[in-house]
Amino acid sequence: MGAPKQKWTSEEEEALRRGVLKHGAGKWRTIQKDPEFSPVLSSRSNIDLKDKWRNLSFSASGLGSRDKLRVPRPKAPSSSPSPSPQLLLLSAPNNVAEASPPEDCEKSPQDDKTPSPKFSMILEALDELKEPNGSEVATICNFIEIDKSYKLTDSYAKRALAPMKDPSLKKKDSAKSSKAAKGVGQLSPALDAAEAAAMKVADAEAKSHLANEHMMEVERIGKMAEETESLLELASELYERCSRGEALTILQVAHREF
DNA sequence: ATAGGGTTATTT
DNA sequence: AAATAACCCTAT
Repeated sequence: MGAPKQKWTSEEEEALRRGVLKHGAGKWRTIQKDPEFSPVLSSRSNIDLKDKWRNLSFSASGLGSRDKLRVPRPKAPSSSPSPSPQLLLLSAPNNVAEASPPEDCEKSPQDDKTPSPKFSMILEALDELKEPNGSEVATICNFIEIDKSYKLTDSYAKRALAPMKDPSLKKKDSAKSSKAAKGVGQLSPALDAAEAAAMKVADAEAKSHLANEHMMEVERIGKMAEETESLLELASELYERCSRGEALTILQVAHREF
């Protein structure tokens, strides 16, 4: 797996995800300039963002292991004489694994008004992906998967690396993620005396402040979960329909679902 | 400024 | 040695 040079931190990744969801993939400069992610992505260039996103997308969509489309890479054919100087005739690969039935899943060219944020998300995904033949279902699902990972810090936490970089002691985040993922309101069991004491000293002001923040955060996440759920529902229907080769347009689905 | 191809560097 | 991630270069 990858082991890099200036590895991306979790915060940076999250900022990038959020940025893509907000501004859309491709607006790297905009994302980087956005005051919300600017502090986190200060040391990353727009190109870095693009590259990182490419890596993320590829590893995400490449479920399992993608076909090795790697070019033979004739580095140094010094000692290997070409076995056959004759011309190479490649027979038709016929790798049309996914027989594209008719023109399915064509996106609407100009859709201005978006009835709901969920719907706009789908539209954005299709627009960003810009697949001429209509986006593949897997690709759409991949995009939605992104949203899922954004909400469920769960899968995000699974990829927690930081071998010896930062132990990342973010109680706020862990509490958030656990609540978001399962709704299990578990208090951290490992509160030693010092921490307990510190907590006692914590004044009511800070408490109320934090409580307020948490409430808002929980509410926000709940809303997102709701949206994601219906988003996944929509994705399922899209998948089913497209699998049957049924031609459908976004508006069609939009009128039906929203 | 962005997308894509290609290279370097690290991990397994 | 292969896979992966960051980085680099170039055409549009």
